[in-house]
Amino acid sequence: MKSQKIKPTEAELEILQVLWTYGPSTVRFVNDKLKSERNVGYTTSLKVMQIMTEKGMLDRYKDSRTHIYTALIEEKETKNQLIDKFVTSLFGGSASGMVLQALGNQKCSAEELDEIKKLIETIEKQENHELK
Amino acid sequence: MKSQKIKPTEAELEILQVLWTYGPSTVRFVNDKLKSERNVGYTTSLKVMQIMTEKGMLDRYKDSRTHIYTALIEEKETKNQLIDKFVTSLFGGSASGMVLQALGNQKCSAEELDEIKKLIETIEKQENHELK
DNA sequence: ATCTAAATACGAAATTAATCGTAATTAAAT
DNA sequence: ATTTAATTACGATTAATTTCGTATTTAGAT
Repeated sequence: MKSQKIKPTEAELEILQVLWTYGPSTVRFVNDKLKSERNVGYTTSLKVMQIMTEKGMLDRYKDSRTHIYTALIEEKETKNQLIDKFVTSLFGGSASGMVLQALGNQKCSAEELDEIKKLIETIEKQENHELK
Repeated sequence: MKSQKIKPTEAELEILQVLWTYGPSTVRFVNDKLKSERNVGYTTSLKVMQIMTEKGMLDRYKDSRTHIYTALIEEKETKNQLIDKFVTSLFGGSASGMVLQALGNQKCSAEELDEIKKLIETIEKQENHELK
């Protein structure tokens, strides 16, 4: 097996987003990014990042007086797990059910829709090859 | 505007699923369904359903000695909101980004993929009409 | 060497969610 | 009318999360 149960809380996810997007960062930097979305104190972010480090989600090293934190869990894998959980609990495990509802409701540009179509065609081709 | 902030907890969502699937039900019925998935006490389900009623998520009426609970929030609308939140917080608001990742990761049958393709084509046709 | 500004450590309060035990109520069966 | 079995009401506990105040540490500037 490969995947342990990764279950970041909401606050943890917000922090992971920043680290995934901008790479290894200080608490100050992360907190500034979070503050552009909502009101959150510096020590709050600090504390959550410390807890995440204890949990093994983040690593950190000292650079002069500050700590620089790095995400240890991978963005793609984590999001896949979250999608999986979402699909399981809300759509009885049917990914296509979820996708259909998402596409029906959310606005996608023509380009995005095309991209999705292309991906589907790629998957279909692969399946055909496997069947041979 | 039309949508208030609906934010069911995990336990509440489980209960909503049962009510959406089977229609108005007693606590006993809901709890039996939940128990087929995991271990949960009768009074636990009762309590959650009482709280949901206070919050206005459920309505109930008395039938002899039991209460019959009905979901007041709509399945489709609720799930759309949850998708929206999911897409916003994890994919920077890009529904197509989420769909691409979901399709890349989750297994869909050929039929399901076709169905998605058809939906996309339908959407694309509508857009063309609107552009005229 | 001292001061200062920034960062970390620590602890604890406040919230929210989930759980269930026990008491009170109810309606049906005897 | 009494008993019984099921249901509801209520309160309390536990656990996890989020929050932040205050004390301590640190490194650089004076």
